[in-house]
Amino acid sequence: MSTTAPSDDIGTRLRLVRQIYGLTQRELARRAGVTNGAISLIEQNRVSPSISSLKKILDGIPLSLADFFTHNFAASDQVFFAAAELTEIAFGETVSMRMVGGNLKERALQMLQETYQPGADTGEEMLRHQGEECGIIVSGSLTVTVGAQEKTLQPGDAYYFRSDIPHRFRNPGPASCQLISASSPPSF
Amino acid sequence: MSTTAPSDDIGTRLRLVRQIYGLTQRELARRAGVTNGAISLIEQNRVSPSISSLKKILDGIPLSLADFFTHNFAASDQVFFAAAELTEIAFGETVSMRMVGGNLKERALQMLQETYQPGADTGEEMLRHQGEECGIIVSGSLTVTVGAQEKTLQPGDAYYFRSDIPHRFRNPGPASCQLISASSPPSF
DNA sequence: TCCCGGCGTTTAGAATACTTAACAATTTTG
DNA sequence: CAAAATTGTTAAGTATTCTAAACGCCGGGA
Repeated sequence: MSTTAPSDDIGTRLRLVRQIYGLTQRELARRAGVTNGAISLIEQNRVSPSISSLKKILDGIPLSLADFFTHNFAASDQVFFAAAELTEIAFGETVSMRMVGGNLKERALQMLQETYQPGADTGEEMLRHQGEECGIIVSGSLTVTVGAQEKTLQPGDAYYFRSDIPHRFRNPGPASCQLISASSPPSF
Repeated sequence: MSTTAPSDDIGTRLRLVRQIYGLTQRELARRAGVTNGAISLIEQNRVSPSISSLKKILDGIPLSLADFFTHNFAASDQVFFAAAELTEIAFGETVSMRMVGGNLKERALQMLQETYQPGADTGEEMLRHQGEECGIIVSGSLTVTVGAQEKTLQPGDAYYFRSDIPHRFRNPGPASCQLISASSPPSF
């Protein structure tokens, strides 16, 4: 019953959200049906808006009151990640991953660039966890086992399954295999 | 980025929360440092409170703005569950569970009364999932394996582990085993 | 350079929220 | 049962928010 409380500095919060969405005070005011002056005063914390006003304004973005108070907008400002910025994760000698946005908080999604060396295998005791996952082979080939099904995927091929179905990845070929995967929620 | 938006009927919402917490308008007003009249007007939707007022009022409960807008208070009104109301879940012939609050939405916690018949076994391919779990043996005995550790628990004994550590439950004895377990988040 | 358009800010007045103090209805208590 | 305390609601006045219209600032184009 206890969500981490965001700062009650509504003004800064609103200004941040507005700028993230690339709106000017006047443009947002027009969409929301309020005056630009009101938004200015609120953003300076010179007034404490009524719920009805705040709701009108957020509707112009659009964003729900719940999302406005729940999410930590300050923490999620990085949008683009250079290849060198991806977080490296290694599993033994044969499997390595590069994660997008490893520094972000409260992610709902995880995207990885994975590399399987020849012979790499996640092991016979199948992987199982909550959520769903999906991937596309970029180069090389990969044998994917999901429940009773098994297939060797070539570049361009893809998979999608509920992660609670036992699954396993192996690289049978002589070349290393690269793929891009996404899963939700993140498992690390 | 999109949470399910609660009704924007702030008045009804506030009245519901206040009553759930067993407070009168005057008592809440006293704690919050506002007048009972203000709370009355807000609850009737005759005014749309300012954020500052609403925050003061919620502080008197106490409840954060984020929680106020996020949670679905109307849905979580059942507090007591008769034995007959527990939801039955069966796994094969040897394991059965009875869940508390199976009808509730947005649970953060799952509590089960589990029964393992003699010889019951969750299997060699160990269980793994997100969260944490905990249990206490009520009757009979149960062999619990968690990672490299294994122990046969007697009535009164308990366990607690991160659910991502592979685990397994078996009933080695001649009698059936009952236990009470809790896990978070719920896995079904 | 000057003008134009857009930006956020400010001010005076209209609209709304909040307080104070009373009221009626119900429950508690002696 | 009657007195007293407690509950939610309401009316009038005060405090606050919001609107309308102006201000000063900055950058781009004749």
